[in-house]
Amino acid sequence: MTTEGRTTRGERTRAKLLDAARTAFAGVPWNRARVEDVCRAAGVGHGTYYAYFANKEAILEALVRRHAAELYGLAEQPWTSGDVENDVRRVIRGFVALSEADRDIREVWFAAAPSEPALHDLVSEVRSQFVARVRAALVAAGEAGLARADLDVDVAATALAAMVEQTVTLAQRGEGLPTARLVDGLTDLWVHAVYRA
Amino acid sequence: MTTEGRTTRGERTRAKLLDAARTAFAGVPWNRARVEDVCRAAGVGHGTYYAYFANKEAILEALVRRHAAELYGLAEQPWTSGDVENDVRRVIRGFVALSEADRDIREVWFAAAPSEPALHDLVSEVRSQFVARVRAALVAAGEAGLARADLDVDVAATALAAMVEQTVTLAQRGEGLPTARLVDGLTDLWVHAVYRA
Amino acid sequence: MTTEGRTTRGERTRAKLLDAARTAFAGVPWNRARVEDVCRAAGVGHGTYYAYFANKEAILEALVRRHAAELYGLAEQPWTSGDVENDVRRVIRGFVALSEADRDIREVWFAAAPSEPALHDLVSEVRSQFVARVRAALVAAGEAGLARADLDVDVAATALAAMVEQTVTLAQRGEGLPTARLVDGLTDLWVHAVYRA
Amino acid sequence: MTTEGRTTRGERTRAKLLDAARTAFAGVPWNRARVEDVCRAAGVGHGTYYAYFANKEAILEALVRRHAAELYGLAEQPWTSGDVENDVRRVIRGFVALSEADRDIREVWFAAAPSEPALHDLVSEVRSQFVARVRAALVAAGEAGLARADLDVDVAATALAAMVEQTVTLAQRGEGLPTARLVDGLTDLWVHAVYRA
DNA sequence: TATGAATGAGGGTTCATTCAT
DNA sequence: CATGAATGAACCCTCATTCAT
Repeated sequence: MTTEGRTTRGERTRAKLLDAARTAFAGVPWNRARVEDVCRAAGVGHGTYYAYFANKEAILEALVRRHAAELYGLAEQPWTSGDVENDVRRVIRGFVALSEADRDIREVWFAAAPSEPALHDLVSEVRSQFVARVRAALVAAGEAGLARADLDVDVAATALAAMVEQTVTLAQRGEGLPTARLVDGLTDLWVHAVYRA
Repeated sequence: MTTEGRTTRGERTRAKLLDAARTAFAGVPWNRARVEDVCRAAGVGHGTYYAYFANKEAILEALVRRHAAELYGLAEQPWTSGDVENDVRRVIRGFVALSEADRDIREVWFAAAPSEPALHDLVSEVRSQFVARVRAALVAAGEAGLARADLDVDVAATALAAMVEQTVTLAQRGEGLPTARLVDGLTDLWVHAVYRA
Repeated sequence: MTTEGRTTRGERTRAKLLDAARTAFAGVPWNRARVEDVCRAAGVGHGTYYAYFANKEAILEALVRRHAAELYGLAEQPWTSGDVENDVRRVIRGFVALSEADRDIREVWFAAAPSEPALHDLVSEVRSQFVARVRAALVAAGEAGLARADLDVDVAATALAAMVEQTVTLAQRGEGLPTARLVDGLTDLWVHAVYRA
Repeated sequence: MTTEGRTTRGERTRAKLLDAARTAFAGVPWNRARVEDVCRAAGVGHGTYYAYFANKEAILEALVRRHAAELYGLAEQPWTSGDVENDVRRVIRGFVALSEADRDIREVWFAAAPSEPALHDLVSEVRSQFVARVRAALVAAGEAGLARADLDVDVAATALAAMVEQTVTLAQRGEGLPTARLVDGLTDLWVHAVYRA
């Protein structure tokens, strides 16, 4: 008959596991990530894990779904305020922020995707969503006379999304430029690449 | 006891293994690729493999090094002919062609990189090389008054290389646009992104 | 805080568990039968089980003991009324009826017996009891001049009991003839096998 | 370039494993039988097992198939020589001998059957085969005027086969009479049960 | 009395690598 | 050079049982 906060015991354990997984998986190639490490990090018995997650990949999927939901949220914001440069900057900044916050999860996500269909599909879905939104914005800009008339919107949407994703991914892996410098630079390239002078 | 041909028996076995690895690894997540499958595909005993390659990743590394050497070759071509658009298009087209030819190898390469330091380093080296060459070209173009004066060449080099790499990678994985349409579109974006109107 | 009925709350919970076990175990190989399933079927918490039964096999043992008691009851009835054929038929019919009523329990009983000494011993005891009673009846019949003089009563008692048990067991498993046809046929064989023409 | 007997190295290892399994499984409830024990008994590494058998039950299935083949052989012998008693005795004696030789295997076979469909099916097949042969013999005897006219051949075939199987099984488990005494006794019961006086 | 969260021993299976032939 | 049999470390997962509430 305890009142112990708002969450039940089970919910707290689940949360502990999710937190532990985040750190236990960080920087570790997916095939070397051990369920046991997650449990040790969570201070939880080995079997407890399987009361909450069906298998090794389930916990990663849970983490990834959270992050993917945030990316969806970002993609679904209104993209066009009239000031195209600011629109682009806002989305890129948002993407950098979300990626930064979950950089460790993103890394494992991509590493595990080739062998885990569920994770692979999530990658595709999120990418498609972004590409679709970029494309829509470009079409709208074209109709408003803001984009270059000769633009191939399909290629442009795909390529710009790819540019931002890959640049940010490498940056957060420490293999590119620090993310701080990226937002303005990427915005600048994006704007000049597609909008009228 | 024939000596015919220019290649020794060992050289031919090694070649058979390399060929077999290429197909045996294709489309298979790195952790599920099995040395035995390579040997079976090569029509060679399981133990024979270790007479030619020290371990599982060595054969992939050998395949990757070939491909990386070609990428190096592409990066080291002269980039500036005066006609910037054609220069850019030529490099992009070259990159698409090389990637297409070794698409199966590239896929495993990236999949294995997180867990195999040697492969990871190769990725970094090739990327750095490309970024450096792009950056040099942008600096030259800037000095020649062809590039936008306000350009952040570091970000631009990183981002444009990332754009091309990621777009082509996704295309060859069947998750983006067909590569045929990419060369012109990417060139167009690149040129407008960095060069004066 | 109702006290209605003659049974205490604990007694009712115990009964619920026994009922649930019967159905939860039915048709499931003993090593795949799970305590949790019994509890779920009983609508009772997982931990509650161990307030009533010491371990997984205890509940099966309880079910089996009930059934075994009925079998004992059957064995202990008077076997000899003078009309040997009717005596035999009555016992076989009784055995078929008891087996039919608890067919699911019998199945698990035999499946679990090899790994659970308590259950194994119960099987032996019941079998011995039947064999002993059959033997006694044969001896009596012999003394009355009803049985064949050259009969090996030990083998006969063992074998006839085995015949009935195995035939009925297979029938109820759906792997033999339907039980309906068995009583008369088994009686006929039994009678001709041991009694004078 | 060794000549080492007639069997290859692999065949010998496989044989060692089969032998080891026979003893390692003997008297052990199926769910407690360990692959590792088999390997230790065979003096073979843990992984070697899986080069020869796909999983734990495969090796038992192999042992059982051998035994089942012998039982088939017995069932398929000619059953009718004219001297019915001798025919019956010969088959029962054969069955006792085969069962005796593989008593350990039979025990595990039956114990594992409920949870291993392949083994279960084998049990059914062998039983059906025997029942069918017995039935055919009874029909033939009926036509020759040797069997009782009022016999229910379906029940008789099922029940006599069951009688022999179960009596022998219990005997070899040490829970009945020694097998030595059984052959004559069972033959006697069988003959009187179905044949004319 | 009832609960369900937590436990952890235990076992089957895979596959890169070695080595005797 | 070539072979393929042998190895064993490593890891995921199940489930009977305990215990704090």
